[in-house]
Parts: sequence; C-alpha cells; structure tokens
Amino acid sequence: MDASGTISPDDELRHWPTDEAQARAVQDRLRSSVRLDQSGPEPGFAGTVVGVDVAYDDERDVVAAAAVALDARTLAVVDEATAVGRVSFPYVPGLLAFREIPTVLDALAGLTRTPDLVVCDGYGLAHPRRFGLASHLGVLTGLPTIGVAKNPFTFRYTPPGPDRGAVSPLLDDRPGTTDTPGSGGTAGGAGHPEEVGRALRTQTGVKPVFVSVGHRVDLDRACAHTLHLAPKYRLPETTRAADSLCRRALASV
DNA sequence: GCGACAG
DNA sequence: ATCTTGTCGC
Repeated sequence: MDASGTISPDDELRHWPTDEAQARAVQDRLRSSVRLDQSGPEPGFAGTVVGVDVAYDDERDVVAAAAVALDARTLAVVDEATAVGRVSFPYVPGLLAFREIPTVLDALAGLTRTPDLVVCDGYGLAHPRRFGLASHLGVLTGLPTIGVAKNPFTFRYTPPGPDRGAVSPLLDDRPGTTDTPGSGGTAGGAGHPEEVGRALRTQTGVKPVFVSVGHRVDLDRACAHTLHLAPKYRLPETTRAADSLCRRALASV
C-alpha cells in the first residue's frame, strides 16, 4: 500500500502466498483497506456492471476467467474478455480469492473500459475474516465490488419471504472473529449476531442468493443491484454471462 | 475425533 | 468447482 492508501496489484501478485498461513496473513493485512463508507453507484446508473467468473480443469492445471460488461440499465452485453492461466492455489474454504484472482485480474485488464461495478461469484464481507473474494478484488483494483454467492457458507439465515425481492439478514453467530465496531470487542461474549450480508430472493418461490458487500458499495445498493440484474433467473445476468463465457474459454484451450 | 466447508 | 440422464416447458 502506498502513501495514498492504494494497494498495488502487481506487488500483491509478485508476493502471492504459497500456503494457507501466508494467505490468511495477506487477508489480515489487506482487510483494513476495504472501504465500507461509500454507498456506490445508484441502481440504474449510466455505466457498466461487470460480472467475473472462473472455470477449472484441475487435470491439466488450467484455469479460465471471464469478465463480461453489461449496460447497467438495459443489461445488454457491451464488452467481454477472457484470460487463461495456471491454477495458483488449491481450493480451501475461506481462501477462494487466492485461487481465482490472478486470472480474473488478467480478464479485467482485457476490457475496453473501466467497470463501474464488479459482481463476483462468492463473498465479500461474509467471510470468516471479513475479507472474501469480492473484498479482495475490490482492494486490488480500487473498483466498487459486491459478492453474490449461491450458498450461505457457514452463516445462518432465516429464509426470506416467498416473493421476489424479499430479504433476510445473513448472520455470523461467532463473535470475536473480527474487531468490528459495535460487536463488543474481542472477548468471546454473547453479543448480538453480526449481519454480514443478506439472503435475497431474486425469483418468487426459488432459493435465495446470498449478497454481501465487497468494496465501496453499501449492502442496500448491493442488494438493489443484484435484484435488478436478475429480472428472469435466480442468478444475476452478469454471473450467468461470465459463467458461460469462462466455460467456453476453458473448452477452447 | 467429527462435521461443516464461497468456488 | 466438476462429474452426469433424462425430463418438463416455452
């Protein structure tokens, strides 16, 4: 991090961790760079929302990433890019970012214009150390990011109402994991469960998705964007487009 | 020791 | 994430 508080993605990539202990140390070091004090772009803003996703071929040790830019208002695809690389880290719950980010950064670099918002597959704040994939990608790029996951991980939630748009809090029952203002310090006392994200029903009668803040976006807007991006299916169109593209990219390698 | 475990 | 058949519906 330089004097202005910016993280250098190149420096981070040069010092990419090789084991779990190093990776956790990186998360603890970068966590303080996350900006949670900005509300982020308004839903329906004039700009692009970019979806990123990754596909793997562990047999050949190959990973393919895709970045697809949609018009934030019409959801039309306006730009896309892919990148291929070697798997840089094994899958470990809580350390997903180290497996996905290097190739995702390459894909993002292939876009013609700078994204106004990036939607990640996975979590941001909803993470054991409050620094999931979306937080990590946000800090390394400086871009507003959110995380939309398909599973609640270890967090607890009460199912939201049956209608599209219904939400319920995603809660961390284990206090003392992080020093969050209002969580009552580090003593493992019985404090109120911390809301780390939200379960959001994007389609009536369909299992919810799990939204959390990444970087420079608040939770209300993260949910509003997610709902706007999912007018027809459970998952945001950004995620669907990026998922489709990275699979095609992997298959053509 | 056993279960749970984003993608 | 990935492995996989058939099936229901627009």
